[in-house]
This record gives sequence, structure tokens and C-alpha cells, in this order.
Amino acid sequence: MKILLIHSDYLKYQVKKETPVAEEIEEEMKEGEMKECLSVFTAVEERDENKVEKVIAKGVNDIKDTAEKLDVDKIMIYPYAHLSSELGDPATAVEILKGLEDELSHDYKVHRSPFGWYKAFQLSCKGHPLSELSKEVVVEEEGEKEEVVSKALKAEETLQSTWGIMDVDGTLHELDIDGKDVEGYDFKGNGKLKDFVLYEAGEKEKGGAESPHIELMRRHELVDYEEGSDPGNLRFYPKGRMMKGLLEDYVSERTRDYGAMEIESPIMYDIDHPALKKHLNRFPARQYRMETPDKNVFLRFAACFGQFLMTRDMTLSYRNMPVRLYELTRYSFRVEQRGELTGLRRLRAFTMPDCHAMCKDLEQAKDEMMTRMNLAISVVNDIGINVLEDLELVVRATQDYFENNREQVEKLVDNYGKPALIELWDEQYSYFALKYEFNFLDPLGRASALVTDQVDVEQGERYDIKYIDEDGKERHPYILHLSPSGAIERVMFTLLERAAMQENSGEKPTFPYWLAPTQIRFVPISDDQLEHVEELVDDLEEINVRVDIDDTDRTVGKKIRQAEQEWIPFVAVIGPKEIESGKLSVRIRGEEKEREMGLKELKELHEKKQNGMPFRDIPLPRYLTKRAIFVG
RNA sequence: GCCAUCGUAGCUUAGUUCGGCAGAGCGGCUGACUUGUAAUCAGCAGGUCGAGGGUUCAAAUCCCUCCGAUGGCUCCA
Repeated sequence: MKILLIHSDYLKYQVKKETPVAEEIEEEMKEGEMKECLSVFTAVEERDENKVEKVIAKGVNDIKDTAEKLDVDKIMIYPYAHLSSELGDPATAVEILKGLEDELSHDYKVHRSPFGWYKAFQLSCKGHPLSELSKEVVVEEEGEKEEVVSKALKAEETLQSTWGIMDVDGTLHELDIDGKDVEGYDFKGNGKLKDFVLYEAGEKEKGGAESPHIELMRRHELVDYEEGSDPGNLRFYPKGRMMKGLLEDYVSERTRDYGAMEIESPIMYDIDHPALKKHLNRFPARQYRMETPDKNVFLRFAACFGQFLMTRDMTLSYRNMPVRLYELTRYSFRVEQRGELTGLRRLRAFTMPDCHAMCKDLEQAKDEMMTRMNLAISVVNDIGINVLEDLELVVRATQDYFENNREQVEKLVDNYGKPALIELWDEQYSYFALKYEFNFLDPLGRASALVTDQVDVEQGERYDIKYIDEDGKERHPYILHLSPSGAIERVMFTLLERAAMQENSGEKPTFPYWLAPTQIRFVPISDDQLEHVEELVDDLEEINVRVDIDDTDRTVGKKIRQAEQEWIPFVAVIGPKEIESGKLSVRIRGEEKEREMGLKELKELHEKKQNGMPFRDIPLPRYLTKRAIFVG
């Protein structure tokens, strides 16, 4: 509803002729006049339909607000269609206008001019600064929005789960969880798994400390908050962008190697698209919503939409299956509740590698899921996160699915290689019947999922994705949803948290070598060595090493300290001695004493640590004196 | 979203209890020093005290609203 409020000396009207939508009126309503009043020109709009009472309440509120400020006791309600181009139906309009009249009558003298008549009117506006005011009365489409996005969210709230631990040999131990007590399994030597159970199903200790990665991501000039955006949308500095880019490169390369076809799809979708609308109802998340010039759209929370709409239009035969599609979503968007956001761990905009496989039947889906689990294990290990030591497996399924496919779950747990948490749902709240996750546990027992794969038993049909089977009949595929590494930001979160854990246990914290922003730093003792160092750096860059030079006028001690604080793996001090001997004095991070070696040996050490992982050039100027500071 | 805590220079922070001149260290800049494996010395610049409103002779300090951050609840990649 749109309203235009005018503080008037008077408003006077005479009814002339009825329009097709005119309300029936008494003779006495055919003309009217009010002096020293607030004139309320009103247009009821389409979006007010079905929300009559709320619109009235809100409108009354707004009008009273203004009336109080202007200190008037008379109100003229005047229907005025020209305020809006999206008018509601006349019956609703009359209902709302009458409602406003009734409600306002309690406190004001109210006159309502008739709806749907051509009228002549004379109006005198007082002309002071507050005398003209237009307002839009919008009732949040709570009902509607909730309907669209939250069925799965709501279903999840009432979900009943039973919990268990499955051994590698397939034995399932049912857990009895009461607060901080877990019975039914001997967690000896497996404290992390117990922490994980408590995090998922029990109560954990109160009073958590700030996640260490938050300070680290800023101190190392990787990532920072961006107050100019929405919460959970971060800025990446050059070093952070490089690290993230390398991870993106690697995960994408490995996923393509597995046989996935990389595609690209839009980040926004029509909220009124029938298949998408139903899909939203089966995914427990909130979306960013926005208006384009022609449509109401939402921002994707994963790559499903684009890939499914694409496969729906494809011609598929059983011979093509499984069909694997991959996209690195930069970004996926989820409007997580404000209090759920933390640093790199939980964001509203994040980069997720998302790989779907269309499988012709459940048997093929099971086999494919196993292949993909091995891909994920290999990818995560190679990145520098130890799957067995650092992560915990959970398999979640509906009770029904588990009973009929227990063998699959046993194989997944066996393949992972250590006891896993099992969650069984009493009903299927979302589109998947089974999912597994690799979860990282921080020292305070907070779990974050990285890798996940799901068996989707609904959306082949929902999106009308079809393949022609051997018997010539059309069938809907089972769809797997894999993120082979988990969100890239969350991978960075895990790496930083792990570094903090190293530090706490007395080790020197490190980045995986292939991700270290600077891999080798040269520290010349004085400016005299700069020319020589320059040659060494040129030489090293030939074989793809990220090298830089500390050419500041700090003391050697200070330069070393600086390099240590940047967690640089190799630091080479160059003075007259080294130039003389042609050797290098190399400090290796984590070793007590520096080592003397030739350039060749340093190159070999580099190659060994780089281990064939992707490479990007150093993202900052070679000379430290040329570098701008991003954070303190 | 709810509850709690927090927001002072680029960074870390003192000052907020009980209203009364906004201070320091690091970093930056300038100069000196040209240095041998985790902090060289001196000087200078740098502040809408998160934003807006209110109370007051006077607000970083008290009150209100908003924004942002952290932790917990809930939830996820």
C-alpha cells in the first residue's frame, strides 16, 4: 500500500460519476469536506492481498505517527489509484480502506471518501517542511518467504536422530547420549571422535575462545572483513588470493582428472521457476533475494541449480552414465544467521567446488560414491590436511535407507579407515537419503564439515532429468552431490587452525609448502650483496619458486625475526662469506641450526617440498621495500 | 535471529568503575648506522574515541537506536 500524507487547511470533494469498480455508497457520502486535517491519499496494491489485517495495522501505525507529529485530530482517507502501478483488487482495497477508517476512528475524527468514483476535489496544503510525506506500507512477506525457504529448515528442527559409532569392521555401537555423557562405545585413544559426538549430539563445554585463525588470517595479510559489504562477505589480500587460487586450481584439476566435465552456470535464479521453488523447499538454508528489472531472483547456495537445469536439457543414454559435472562456485551464497558467522569458517559468500554425478541406478550410485570418496581423501591429503589424523567421518542416513543399504555404509567406513559416527534420521527432511561428511575438530571441540557427498533420491524426478535405459524406457537418475574438498575458505580455515594447534604443542606453525606466500627469502647483510642476491633470485625463479629479498635497512637479527613471523620455510643470509664461498647459509623453518648448502641443493629441497603441486608466482613485489602494507 | 561481551591512530592497546587537556608500544616517514641468524638509535607525522541521537556547563566515559566483531544457542561447506 502506498500512502501520500498531506497536512491540509482543507480537503473538499464531490462525487461525479462511478467507475466499473465503484463501491455502493449512501447519498451522504457523495460529497464531503474536512478542515485542518491530515489528508491520506491511499493506493492498495497487489502485494497487500491476503495480508489485509497486517497492512491495516501497519498503515494505522504510520498514519498515527504522522498525525501525532503534526498534532491534528482529523483525518481524511482518500483513495487515489495513481500512487501505484500495481493496484490490488477493488474488494481488498475497500476492505483495507474501511479497516483504516474503523481503526483510526478510535482516536481521530475520520472521514473516508468513496472508492471507485470519479471525484472533483480541492485541496489546500499547508506547505511547511513536514506537510507532505509519502510512505510505502510494506508488510514483510513472512508467510510467503518462510513457505518458500524453510520447509526443510522446519522439518530439521523436529527431526529425531539416533546415534551410533561404526567400527571399521562394520560393527555398529548404538550410543546413549545424556548431556556430556556418552555410553555405548569405548573412546579410548579416540578423544576427538568423542568430542565430535558431543558436538553433534550432546552438550559441549561453555566459554569457547576466539578461533585462532581469525587473528592469523589478518596478521598474515591473507583475508579480512569487509564492512562495506554484507557480513560474511570477505576481502582477500594478494597473499590470501594466491593461496585460495592455488587451492582452487588444485581441487578443480583433480576433479577434472576424475572425469568430471567442468561447466559454468549463473549465480542467480528465478524464484518462481517451478522446479527451483520445490528445490528450495528441500534445502535447509536461507537465500539472498533480489529484484532484477523483470524478475525476483535468489542467489545460488550451490551449483545444483545450474547443473540440473543443464542436464535436464541434455540427451542422456544409460551408456553415458555416470555423467559427472563440475563447477567451482565463486560464490555460493547462504544467508546464515548473524550469530553463526565466524571468520573463514562460516560465511555468507563462499567458494565451493561442487561436483554432481548422474547415476543410472542405486548400484551405480554406490560404486561412484566410493570412487569419489577416494578422490576426496586423496585431494585433502595432498593439500596438506591429514584425513585420518585431522578429520572425523560421519555418515548420516534415514533409518529406512540404512536398513536396506547397510553394506554401503560399512564399505564407506572401512574405506575411510577408522571408526565413524553414524546418524540415523527417522524421516527424510531433505532431498538426500544418505550423506557423509569429513569433519574438522578444533581444539575446543567445534566441528566443521569439509568434504561431503550425498545420495539424492528426489531431484532427478523434480527437475525431470531423464536418461534412456537399455530397455528404451525413460528413467530418472540418482544424483550424487560431492564437494571434493569442502568450501575453499573452510580449507584455509582448517590449515590456519592446524597451524595454531602446531604452535600450541610447541612446534613452529607452518603453511603447507606449496601454499607458502614466500618460499625462500634472501637476507643480504648489507646493500653490497644486493646485486649478487638478485642473480640468485633470477636463477631460482626459472624453476618456479616464490622468492623475495629483504632489502630494508634493518639489522640481520630483525630481518630473521621478520621472516620467522611470516612462517617462511627457507631463509638464506648472504654476506661476504657466502659470496666468497659460493655457498648459502640457509635457515630451515623448524630446524635448530642453519645449514650450509649450494644453490643446487636448495633447489632440490624446494622441488622435494613442492612435490609437483600447482604453482603461482609471488603475488607481491620482490623487494620488501617496495611492498605496501595491507594490515598493521 | 536470540543471549552475553566488545569496538580508542594502520596494528596491539591505556584511559570508561566515579563525566573534566586522548596517552603508549609496534608499524610508517626522516636522519644516522651497513649490520652475521627472532626486535639498532634519535626525531617527526598519525585520532570524526564504530555511526547517529539524547542527558550535561562539559561525554571516549552515562542513556537510546543502528552498524560491525567475538563467544554461546541453533545450523552448515
